[in-house]
Amino acid sequence: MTASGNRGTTTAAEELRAAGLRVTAARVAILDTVRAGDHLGVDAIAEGARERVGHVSLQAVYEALHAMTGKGIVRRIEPAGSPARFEGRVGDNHHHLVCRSCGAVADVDCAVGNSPCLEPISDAGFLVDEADVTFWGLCPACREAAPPRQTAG
Amino acid sequence: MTASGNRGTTTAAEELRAAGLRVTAARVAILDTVRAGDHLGVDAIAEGARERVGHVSLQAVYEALHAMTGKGIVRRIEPAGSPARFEGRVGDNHHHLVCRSCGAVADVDCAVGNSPCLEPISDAGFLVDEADVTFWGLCPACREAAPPRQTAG
DNA sequence: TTCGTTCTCTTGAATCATTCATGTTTGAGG
DNA sequence: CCTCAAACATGAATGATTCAAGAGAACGAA
Repeated sequence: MTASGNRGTTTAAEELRAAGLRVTAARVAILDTVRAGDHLGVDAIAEGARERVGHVSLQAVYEALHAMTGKGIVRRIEPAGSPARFEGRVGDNHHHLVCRSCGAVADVDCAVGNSPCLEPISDAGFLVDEADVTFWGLCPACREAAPPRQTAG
Repeated sequence: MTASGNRGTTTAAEELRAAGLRVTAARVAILDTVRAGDHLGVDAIAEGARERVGHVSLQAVYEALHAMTGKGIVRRIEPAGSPARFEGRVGDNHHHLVCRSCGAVADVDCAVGNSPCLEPISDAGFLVDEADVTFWGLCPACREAAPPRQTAG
């Protein structure tokens, strides 16, 4: 295990270099933070990066995340009504569960085989390249805090 | 045919009253605009409402749309990276096609039967009540303007 | 019809995420 | 070591949305 939070196949530095991005302390820290975190927002990523390498400006974080998203080494999700979040899981076609109450995000594997959701019945002439599925509901914790009416009566 | 743009079953005034909202000129105009339009944004709705009844403040539009969304008589969609849009089609479980280039939005009926997408494989303990599916791609117009590489080579 | 309560509307200011602008620093090849 | 584009920092700007407080209007009750 390396010192840079390598969790899986490649180190952050290798990923960056392979993507044609320069390997800077800030970007390594940002990518490590995204990978170690769980659907973090920009502020949380900035904080995590700072814990690793001292000072990193918020703009550098935005810039880096934009570049990494463009290269496909991080994925950006943006549930309606909340700021953008980023995750390190890319390549697989997974979707998300979002809690209406606390905003928590959890991954869900794509249900129907490979890409069921990737093909709308009628595409209205659109050239579709991605399906973005978000399931809305209450997370376990919020379910308990505000039980809907499951067995009441 | 009434004078209020009734398109289907009920008039805007009736819908508002049935939902427990007061019937004001502004709200009737806003609801009519949303129903007549095609996934309009807040500004466009405000303009449309003004064309019908003179002056309507932007805040009144936000307030009204919020109330109507809460009552389920309009639906709010918010494709990642763009401001909120509203539509009058509610009750059916339809999804959306969004153009990456121009932002155009088109409806798609839910493919798999009633609510295929409504049940994630693993719900991670979440109490899911809605599935929000967005298909990303290029609309016919943008496809032509910037042909990807369909038969190139 | 008149009255009163409460919802709705207006004006104006504030918030928050994100982007733009500009100058400085630095990674990486030559 | 040198050069230059990529990346970074600081600071300001933008744009959608929300908050605040008082004026106005809808609707049920009297």
